[in-house]
Amino acid sequence: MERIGDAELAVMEVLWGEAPLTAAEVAERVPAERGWSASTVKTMLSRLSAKGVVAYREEGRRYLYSPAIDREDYAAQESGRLLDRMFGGRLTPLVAQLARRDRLSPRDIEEIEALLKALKP
Amino acid sequence: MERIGDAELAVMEVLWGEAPLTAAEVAERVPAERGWSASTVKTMLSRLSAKGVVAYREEGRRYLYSPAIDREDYAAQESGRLLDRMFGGRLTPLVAQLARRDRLSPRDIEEIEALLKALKP
DNA sequence: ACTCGCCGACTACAAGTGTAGCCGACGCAG
DNA sequence: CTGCGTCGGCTACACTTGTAGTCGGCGAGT
Repeated sequence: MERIGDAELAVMEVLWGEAPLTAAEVAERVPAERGWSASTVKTMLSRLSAKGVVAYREEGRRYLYSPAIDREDYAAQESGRLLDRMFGGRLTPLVAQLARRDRLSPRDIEEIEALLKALKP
Repeated sequence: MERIGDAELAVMEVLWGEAPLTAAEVAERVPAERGWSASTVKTMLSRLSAKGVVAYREEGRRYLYSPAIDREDYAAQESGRLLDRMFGGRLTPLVAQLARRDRLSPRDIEEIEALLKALKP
């Protein structure tokens, strides 16, 4: 249910890739393009804990952070939000949309067809 | 390229449905659940103009507002953003995601299959 | 010509987000 | 035992978003 900002998401991605990590380790792993200071990473981690999407365990005087939500769950939540916001909750118009915008390669089409076939009764 | 918030989007939806409209008309048409004051709608319209996603024409001493971007373009932009943020820019994992979460009805499956078939060379 | 109401402009303010500095405390190297 | 570096916590500040109030001016009715 919690909202995660773009910058915060970068931290989540690190933790989803590897956990538990100390704040310093997270900082090392955050994409360099961000050009973040160590402070920034620490703030992100605090806020994410406050939101309950990151958990930590104390190890000596450091914290070891881990994600408290699954990436899958978050992705599903965000997908649902977009669908509701823009497509009346239906997936078909979204696919149609992307098709019209050339975001669908022939390979995508094959894959999705296979996927759908597997889903049929 | 511009970011539109949730509340702002409600105004855009009104204008996408009917335009041009005066601020007062927009206010009338915004979903009542929002419980907005007239002021709020006026603020939204100013901000949306500042962002360049809404245009206006002066009519006497009132403004007639119209959307300056297509709903389609915006939907495509937001879809792309989600895909990039969560699914490596690929649609297949998104569909797989939604399938696993029961957001796909048999009817959706049929529709999308038909859609994809039409796209094939 | 005067007044009244409506209009956009401007102002306000709290919450959230991006970014970062400073500080007191704790532990390790001499 | 002492100093120094490291760690989380706290503070800061600008910008965005949601929500709304006030105000000066223009136009319509009398």
